[in-house]
Amino acid sequence: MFISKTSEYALRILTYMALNSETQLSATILFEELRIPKRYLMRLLTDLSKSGFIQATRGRSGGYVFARPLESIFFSEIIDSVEGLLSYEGCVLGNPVCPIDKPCAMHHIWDKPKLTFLQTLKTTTLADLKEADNI
Amino acid sequence: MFISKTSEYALRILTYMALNSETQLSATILFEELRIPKRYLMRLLTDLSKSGFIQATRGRSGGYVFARPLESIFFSEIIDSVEGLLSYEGCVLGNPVCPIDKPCAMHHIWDKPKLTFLQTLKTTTLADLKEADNI
DNA sequence: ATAAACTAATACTTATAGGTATTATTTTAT
DNA sequence: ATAAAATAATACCTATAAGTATTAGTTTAT
Repeated sequence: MFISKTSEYALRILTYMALNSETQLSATILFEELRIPKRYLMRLLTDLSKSGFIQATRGRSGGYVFARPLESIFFSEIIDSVEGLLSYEGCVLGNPVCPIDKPCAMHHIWDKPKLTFLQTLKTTTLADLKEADNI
Repeated sequence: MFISKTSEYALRILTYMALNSETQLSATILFEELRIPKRYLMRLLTDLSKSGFIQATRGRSGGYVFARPLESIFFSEIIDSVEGLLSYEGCVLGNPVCPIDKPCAMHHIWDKPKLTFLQTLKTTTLADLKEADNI
């Protein structure tokens, strides 16, 4: 399942906003562009505000803009705030610890994909999207 | 979240069985060794039997052994039978399609970790565990 | 024969993630 | 002033995953 649906939504919201970061975007516009149930989307927007990623302006001509520079927002931080990153860091077989002298059966096999995954999340920011877009 | 808890359990069961494939193992023994709720474990064992991974012997001295050679059981197949692999294959942002000429915002970034993950699952079998154990 | 030690099947309960509804609050155009 | 158009907060509902209970069926040692 990789990431939760809520994480997927959060990424969809923030990547869309990142690619349109010049303009303030209202929940209604985001709803029309992304395929996320409106009320759930609004709740996520509030969550993302509270987490400090975006900033809300209330009132008639309100909407959302980023509260921080895109270069400072790593994907790892987004997923961490939505569903936590711990379950990704831990042992695949769910062992509380996976000691180096007696690792779990799948340790060696899982190591590489896990590292690639976490490294990507931890080294990529929303600002990198615009770069990637030009490849 | 990477994989579901049920997938995690299935892997725990089959990896343990793979490392002890000489002996027939009863549900009770597996319950004592692995940290899985007994009744749930038994249901999973029945599922894994139906899926053809293992073979059950009923009755007093019953238990489970592999129904197929370890070399033929890829991790991808296990996870596929438990929770399906489709959600892993698809677009991270949940786009129904991610066309090559206009891929989703995260396409380039996600590509590598996704491939590493799927490749590992699709090229590693339960037989590889014993090898890995000797590293 | 029969009791012990197993697996099989199915129905039910609980916890969690995802989604909805309602009401309150803020801002701005008029 | 006030109505319109936004966000905020909180409570509620629903679907799914995880876990439990019950009952049935099978085999073997005695």
